[in-house]
Amino acid sequence: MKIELTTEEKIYEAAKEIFYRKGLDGARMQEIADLAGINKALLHYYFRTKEKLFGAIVKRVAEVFFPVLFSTWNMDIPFEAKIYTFTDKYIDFLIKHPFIPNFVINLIHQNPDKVKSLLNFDKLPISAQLEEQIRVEIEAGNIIDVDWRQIIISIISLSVFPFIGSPMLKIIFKLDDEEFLKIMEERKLIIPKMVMAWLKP
Amino acid sequence: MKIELTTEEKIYEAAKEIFYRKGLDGARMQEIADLAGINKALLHYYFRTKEKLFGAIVKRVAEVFFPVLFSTWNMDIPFEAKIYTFTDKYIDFLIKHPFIPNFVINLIHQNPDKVKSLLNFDKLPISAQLEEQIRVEIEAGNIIDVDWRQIIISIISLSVFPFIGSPMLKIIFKLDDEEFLKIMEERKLIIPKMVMAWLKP
DNA sequence: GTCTATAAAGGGATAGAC
DNA sequence: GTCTATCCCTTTATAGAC
Repeated sequence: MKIELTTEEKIYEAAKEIFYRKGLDGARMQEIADLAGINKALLHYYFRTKEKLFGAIVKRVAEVFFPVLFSTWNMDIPFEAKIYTFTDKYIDFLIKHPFIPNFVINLIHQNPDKVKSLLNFDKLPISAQLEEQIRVEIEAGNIIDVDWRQIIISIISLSVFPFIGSPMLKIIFKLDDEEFLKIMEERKLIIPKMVMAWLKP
Repeated sequence: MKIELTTEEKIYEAAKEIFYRKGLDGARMQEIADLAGINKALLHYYFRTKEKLFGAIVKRVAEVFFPVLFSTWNMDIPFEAKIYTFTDKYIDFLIKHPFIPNFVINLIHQNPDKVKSLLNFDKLPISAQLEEQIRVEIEAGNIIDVDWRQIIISIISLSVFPFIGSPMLKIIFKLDDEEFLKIMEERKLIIPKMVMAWLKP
């Protein structure tokens, strides 16, 4: 039983779908209208221009994607637990929204300055707590001496790349959707194990 | 001292530059013509349509990218040496061509079937030798028992994602180009160390 | 081969009826 | 709010001179 969406919600859903897959330039207003089950004129009635509609989708995506990406880093829990928590929560999110990473990456590639101001990184230090935590762990001799940024880069790479590169991985390994999902579920534990094995002295 | 390029080469260079950054839909023929120092009509004289020009660039990219990505996997050298060789060669390539991964990813996202037939994976098993090699290593007890695909996915993720996500990493860590490059150079050794630490029983 | 000028198509945006 | 019809700018593609 389907819940009847408002027209605005139908547009959001359709626009999200099309923009995720084709980007701003590749998307057609006609295509979005068709998918939403309305006509082009009504799209413009709700969102004036294509850019504004795109901007609305970007805003929505940013509001869910970046909190999930960064919220774990500054939590006040032990280092090892933090890595396990991150991969578990982040991969869960990516399984639900597999197209978002590629969308965000292209967004930043094509307009780094806009995204920079949108995120306001100067006001919100996203990893200050983690940087300090890693420093303490290194000094205590709990983990090897390595650039803290290499740790974060590695964890994010291991988690997010398989989703960005999923069409290629599916071709290379001849995977169907179910097999791919199973491999991603396994990574929730594989990734923290790998990272900790590396960091243990 | 610059070598004078033929018109066709000037078009290739210009089109590559624009298509890498903006994709098929975002690129403008006028823009490519300007960058090549010619006019639009001459573009069409050489390559009939925008799609054909794009296809020519794709062909060129595929011819360098996939060999670099896959050639190491089936080499007849020990497992550990293979990982070190791969990260070294692959990251060298990515430093020289940082825009290619994102270009290829988007290509496959938007047209998986075309890329599939282009690559002809059925004829060229890209990882059969490596799969067997990992099986032998596991049976000999040299590495832990883990899905061989997880190993390859992890190594590729660790190597290629930082380049795909470089604009975001530069924002998060406030990196300039030089610092970013230094971190990538360090990864040539960090990645194999991490993977081997994980796989050692 | 290379140019200028122009045709043709595509697609975002609006007018106006209901 | 929602539709049909249409405008008009942008961009691809071609014609034709040199």
